[in-house]
Amino acid sequence: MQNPTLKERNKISEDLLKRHKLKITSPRLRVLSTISEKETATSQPELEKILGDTVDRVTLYRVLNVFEEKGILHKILDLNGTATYALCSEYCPEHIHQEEHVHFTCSSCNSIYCLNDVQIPEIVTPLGFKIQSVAINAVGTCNKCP
Amino acid sequence: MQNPTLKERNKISEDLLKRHKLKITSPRLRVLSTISEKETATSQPELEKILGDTVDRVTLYRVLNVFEEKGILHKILDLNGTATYALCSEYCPEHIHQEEHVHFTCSSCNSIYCLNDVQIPEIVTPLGFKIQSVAINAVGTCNKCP
DNA sequence: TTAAGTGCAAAATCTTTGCAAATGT
DNA sequence: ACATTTGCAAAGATTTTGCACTTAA
Repeated sequence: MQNPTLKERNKISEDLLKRHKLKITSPRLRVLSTISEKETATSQPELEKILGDTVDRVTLYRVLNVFEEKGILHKILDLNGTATYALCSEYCPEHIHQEEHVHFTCSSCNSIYCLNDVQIPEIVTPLGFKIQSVAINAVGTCNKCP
Repeated sequence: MQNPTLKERNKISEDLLKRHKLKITSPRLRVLSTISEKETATSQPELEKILGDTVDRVTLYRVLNVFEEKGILHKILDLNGTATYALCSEYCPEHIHQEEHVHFTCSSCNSIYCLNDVQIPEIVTPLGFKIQSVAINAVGTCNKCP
């Protein structure tokens, strides 16, 4: 199931909304469609620009918040602290439920990739520090940039 | 040189400013003093609250920016994307010039620690992804929280 | 039908900019 | 003395809130 068509993506999005008991509305479908179109994470300003007049800015805030709460999207802060969103992995065709994964930020094109296949290494902390989760962001140049 | 007194901290701060060819001013000393008092990183809102009327909010923005540019402070974004600042390691008594280090965020007290002694593991990225730096933030409970 | 979701207006924050006055060297 | 730095005012940007209207189920 590579490169699903718009119709296929919409079907998947509708299922996703149903599964989380959210109503199927135009703003939500547009947001999901936009985000799932790209391989890399999508920043909120980017979404605003793409969606333009079709989705109100306030609605976008609210849609992104519900999606994050429900675990449909996860938020990544880019190097400037800008909120950037990517689909959670349960949405992936492979159904890998690996919420923790390494992010890769390309300093050339600013894209953020979720590297689901990269192993998260063990971090050894000082005595008394108990780790619940580890966020790793590798910065460099991606495979599309020279 | 543990727990330096206020006077000692001010001396260190003045040297630090001189070394970076910055004028020694009251706002700059206050900011450095406040940040160096704590073991953990200090958020900008926290600084605003502590400095109160003694330093203008706009001045604080500018002071933090120069300090970051000059490599006196480094900025860490906390889990909410709030800018949080810690002294760069050259400032440490040991003179370890290790700019990359693991951060630890306590989800209980929200403190951010710079773990200079924790080894940064190797991250193996997919073909074509070239890593320049790796940011690691471990989230959990610190040694002061239950 | 009706609870949930949206859009608009407006408030509350956060961040930047311009400029005159103050200050460190 | 003079370039830097500060503080204030004001603009710009971002995020949140309240409420009436719309829409999916």
